[in-house]
Amino acid sequence: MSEAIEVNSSPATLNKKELARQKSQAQILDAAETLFASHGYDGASMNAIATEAKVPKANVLYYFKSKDNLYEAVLERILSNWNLGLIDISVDDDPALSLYRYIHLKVRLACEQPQQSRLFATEVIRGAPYLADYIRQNTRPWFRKKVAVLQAWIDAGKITQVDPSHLLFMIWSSTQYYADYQTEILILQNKLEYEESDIEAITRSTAQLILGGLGLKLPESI
Amino acid sequence: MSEAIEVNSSPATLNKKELARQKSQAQILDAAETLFASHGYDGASMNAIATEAKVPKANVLYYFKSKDNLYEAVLERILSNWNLGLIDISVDDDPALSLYRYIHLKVRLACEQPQQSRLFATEVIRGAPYLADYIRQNTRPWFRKKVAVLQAWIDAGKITQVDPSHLLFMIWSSTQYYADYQTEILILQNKLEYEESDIEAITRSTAQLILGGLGLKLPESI
DNA sequence: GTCTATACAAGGATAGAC
DNA sequence: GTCTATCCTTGTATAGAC
Repeated sequence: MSEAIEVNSSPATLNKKELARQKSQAQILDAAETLFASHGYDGASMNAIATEAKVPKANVLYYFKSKDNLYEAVLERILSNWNLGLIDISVDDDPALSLYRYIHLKVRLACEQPQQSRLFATEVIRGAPYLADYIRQNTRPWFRKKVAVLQAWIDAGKITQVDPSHLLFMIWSSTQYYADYQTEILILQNKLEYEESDIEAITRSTAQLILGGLGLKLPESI
Repeated sequence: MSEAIEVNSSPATLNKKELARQKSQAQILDAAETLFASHGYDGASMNAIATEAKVPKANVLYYFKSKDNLYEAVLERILSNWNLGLIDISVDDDPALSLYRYIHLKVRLACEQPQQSRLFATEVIRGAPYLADYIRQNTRPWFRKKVAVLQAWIDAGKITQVDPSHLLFMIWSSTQYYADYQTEILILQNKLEYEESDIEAITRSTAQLILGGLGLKLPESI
């Protein structure tokens, strides 16, 4: 119980320490996310993470027992963030509007939090040593529910007949691509970074192609 | 000059040695490609590469002067292979057929040589330290030519009005996804590996959505 | 609870024997 | 030209001072 600790220090002091602790941990997690994403698990040294987080090297291992542990903590934080962005569609929803919103959300995530997508990508490319179980137990049931909804839309004649799995893969791929391959895209377009207007343009083009392929039109209310 | 060497050994002996040398080099390149793709640049040790290639550790550094050098050699081999698969479209071609063929080719590459796509992905995710120049000098001019062709198709009313850059990005993303995220896709579909029939199914679904989005139909001649 | 100093292993690279 | 043995650096992790 945390009350037991308060005996030896004033609530104010505890608060300060507690705040400092949380701040340090957040800084470490941020730094780790950045470096794991850009240099991979082995390429990101605990030393570099500590420097980036502006904390002494040993503190990183004090807060997170090992490098493995830190890596898992970073992944968990990303997943909890991503779960907020899971599409929530049901049979009665309007396909065009639902899919447009989902694509918009995914594009925004990819452009604004590219690191998270990249870290997820490197983990999966490695064979998902840490995430395979999670995908099996959490993502797969969710995936199957959404496939069922898409199939119901097809059966009801709301969208063109197409493999629902591949439709979902296409939405994921075409949005995450802007995070994972950002470097290449920016070079090809001779740009330094994405702008707010890019997010809209990407969403529009992507949605136009996918919705068009499903026999739908872009929602006018956007 | 290589003739100078032949003086001290019979042509047959030289041939044997030359063959052994080339075989060793190829084995090392294969092993390096596999390990760089699955473990990243830092995660793949020269030791592991040597073991995988079944040659003594020091030989790897004898043939390729350094780890950097080996990594570059692997990248170059991949690029020369990929350049064979660059889309070759021109204004007079039939959009539906040309794009279908290109999608088919990219899906086949992704499913049959996933390692190459994954290694390319990790390189770009890292910020393309080795490939940035190549992309700027080779891929960008090629990219611009193809964008011009797509724009000409739009101007001629052959395909729906859509941003040509994003169209190309969507083709790349939706096909390479099956290589880069193979682990996740197989788990979600509860499969062990891709089959020949998957390549056809993926091509069909992907082409159907993209061509549909462009106001085209799947070519019947396929 | 925080940080310095250090142990111990692994990796890249090289020198020199064969 | 090929391989063994070794050097040096870097990385993770821990022990112990403050």
